[in-house]
Amino acid sequence: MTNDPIINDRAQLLLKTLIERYIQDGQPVGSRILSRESGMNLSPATVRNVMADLEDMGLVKAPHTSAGRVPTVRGYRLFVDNLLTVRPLRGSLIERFRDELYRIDDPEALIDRASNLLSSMTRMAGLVMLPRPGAVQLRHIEFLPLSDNRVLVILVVNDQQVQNRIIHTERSYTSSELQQAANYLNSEFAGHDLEGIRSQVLKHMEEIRDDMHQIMQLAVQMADEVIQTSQSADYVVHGETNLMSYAEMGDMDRMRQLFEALKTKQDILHILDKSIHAEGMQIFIGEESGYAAFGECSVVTSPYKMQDEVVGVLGVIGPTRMAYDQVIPVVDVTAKLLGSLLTSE
Amino acid sequence: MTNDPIINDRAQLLLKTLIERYIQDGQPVGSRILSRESGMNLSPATVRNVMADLEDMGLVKAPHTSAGRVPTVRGYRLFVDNLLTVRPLRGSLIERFRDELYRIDDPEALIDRASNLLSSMTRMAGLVMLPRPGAVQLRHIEFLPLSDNRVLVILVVNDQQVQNRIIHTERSYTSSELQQAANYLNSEFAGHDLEGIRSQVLKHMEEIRDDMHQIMQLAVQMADEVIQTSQSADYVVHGETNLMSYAEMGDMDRMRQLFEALKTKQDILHILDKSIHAEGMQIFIGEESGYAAFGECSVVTSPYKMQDEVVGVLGVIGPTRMAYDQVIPVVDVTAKLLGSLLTSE
DNA sequence: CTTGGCACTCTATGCTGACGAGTGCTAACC
DNA sequence: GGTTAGCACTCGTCAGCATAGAGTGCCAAG
Repeated sequence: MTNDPIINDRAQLLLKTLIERYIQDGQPVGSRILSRESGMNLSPATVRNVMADLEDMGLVKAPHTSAGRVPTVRGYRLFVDNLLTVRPLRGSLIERFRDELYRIDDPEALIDRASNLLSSMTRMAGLVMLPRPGAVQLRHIEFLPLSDNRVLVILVVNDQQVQNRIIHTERSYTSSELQQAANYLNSEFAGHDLEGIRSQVLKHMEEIRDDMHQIMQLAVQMADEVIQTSQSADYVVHGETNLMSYAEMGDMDRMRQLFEALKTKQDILHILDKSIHAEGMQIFIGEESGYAAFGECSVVTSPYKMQDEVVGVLGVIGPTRMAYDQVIPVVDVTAKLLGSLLTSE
Repeated sequence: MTNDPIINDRAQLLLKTLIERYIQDGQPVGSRILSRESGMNLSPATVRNVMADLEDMGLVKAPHTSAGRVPTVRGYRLFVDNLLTVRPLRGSLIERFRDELYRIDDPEALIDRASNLLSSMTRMAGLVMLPRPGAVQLRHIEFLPLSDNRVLVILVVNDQQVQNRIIHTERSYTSSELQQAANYLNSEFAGHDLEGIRSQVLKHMEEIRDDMHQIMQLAVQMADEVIQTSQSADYVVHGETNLMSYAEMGDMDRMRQLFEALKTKQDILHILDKSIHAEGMQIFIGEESGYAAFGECSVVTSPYKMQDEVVGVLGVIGPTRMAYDQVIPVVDVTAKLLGSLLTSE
């Protein structure tokens, strides 16, 4: 990281007005406009001098000789880090947020709604990473015999989440055998941590007779798979199509890359992952994220908590030229709200 | 439906060459090219006369006075209905299809793969409608008490599908009460048709004491919801982003509409639904589908069978100007292959 | 019925000059 | 020294115009 260039207050204010103006209407901003808009009673000529300095520092650039200036990625960076004044959301708006998310008791639906909310409030794409369950507690397990040596395992964890999976076995089991195994696991381990169960079952195995043995192995196998799938992260997107309306995405090819990335999820997850461990809000501007597909795009994220523990990340993705001052509080409030609603359940 | 206009062989051949040529390179086709390409030794002037006739019949149109002709929707219609010569897929290609889908035993994964296959072979968007389960047979039901008067219902239908839902109750039930209800349902109704169970439970209700009664109501409520969700259709898409590369989609707005439709699923399902009852392959050209979002788009679909019974539809969606002669066999083979693989399980 | 010929239309391309926006530089001013 | 007005310069946009090329419609001859 290069340290922030040292620029005086006047230059800062001018950069700020320039970026605000550019965010507003997407046109390069010239010295005349800036001298009028900055509220500082400077002549355009003076502004031009300052601009030349800013350009030297790589904070703005001119698309061509006689156009106004446009912020660079570094410019945006300085802007969001030091210059941005975020107005808190109007109370009435917060009410609307609350109304939107209130009284949804299915966590999945809640997350879906939150993503939708982010998207519709910002008119960009909203995304919410699924909460990663901290400790997975076994609540109930059930085995059902299927044809062809297959067993359907149903597993209820953490009070409401139901997982199910088909497992191939070496021999076929009767209903009662499976029932027995399930009973054993339920009575012995209900309420316990799934990872703990695994090791315990392995320990118990030696004491149990052989064909039981095999069912236990199944259980362990099952537990493994469940732990794995609950740890592989995923997210929910809404409003990707909103992004199509932005002029800077005019390029179909770029658009396509972006959509591909959204669908593959790989890159996005990586970005989200970066910010799950960060304390508060994170902003990735343009290629800062490290992925070419996000050229001209910024991602604003915030982790959200469940019982004081960070369990996921949410945010929006939109053009670099987004209204950060409005997007930031929206993301912030949504994260807090989602957290408190998830906790209160 | 207007009947097909009567056109002689020569006009047909010319229309055919015109459309084939237009499909190839997307440029309006002029009389000179046509006279050379048709292999009929006709002078451009003669071709022009024929073209004028075709234009009168609404089969082709000229984008402007001095451009070549371009097929209209009606032109395409006539083309695919009467003129198209479909070359069967090369055997080696069919092998590749088989390899791609072979040895996947999870039906969901199979469908996913089929959709992917359609998309990659045609370089357009592939979609596969999920098979609609014929009769939903109850296999196993389970109730688990949660906090706050809620009950988690787990329901296994048709051997492998697990449904689960949370239900709010008026009072709280103990584990054993719920266990009793589940036992009753399992012993009495396992293997039965879900819709049948509903009416039977209602009949039995009068004979059973009151608080049991309420649990039965739960069960009925549950059954209702399950029946509903298993009948609401859904589909899997792959390769939507491929569509972005087609020039005729240059318009972001149109693109956006299309993506919106793909995400909302409503319209697409309606189109797919139309063809589930049709005997063989269906082709919807442009706005024929009845939805504006599909302007400039065609949909090629084929139903697929499971044990000689149609259970779903698959197909591709792409620009009107697609290579029907290649797309059709791909869709056809995929449908047949998917059907046989689903059946053999 | 077919064909060559011809006038016509329309698009695409490239060039021009006028215009406006904005810049950099310089010299004067406070 | 910082600030400013003035000026020459650069560049993009746009309208206007001419040109070339593609393709048509129509007519008259074969």
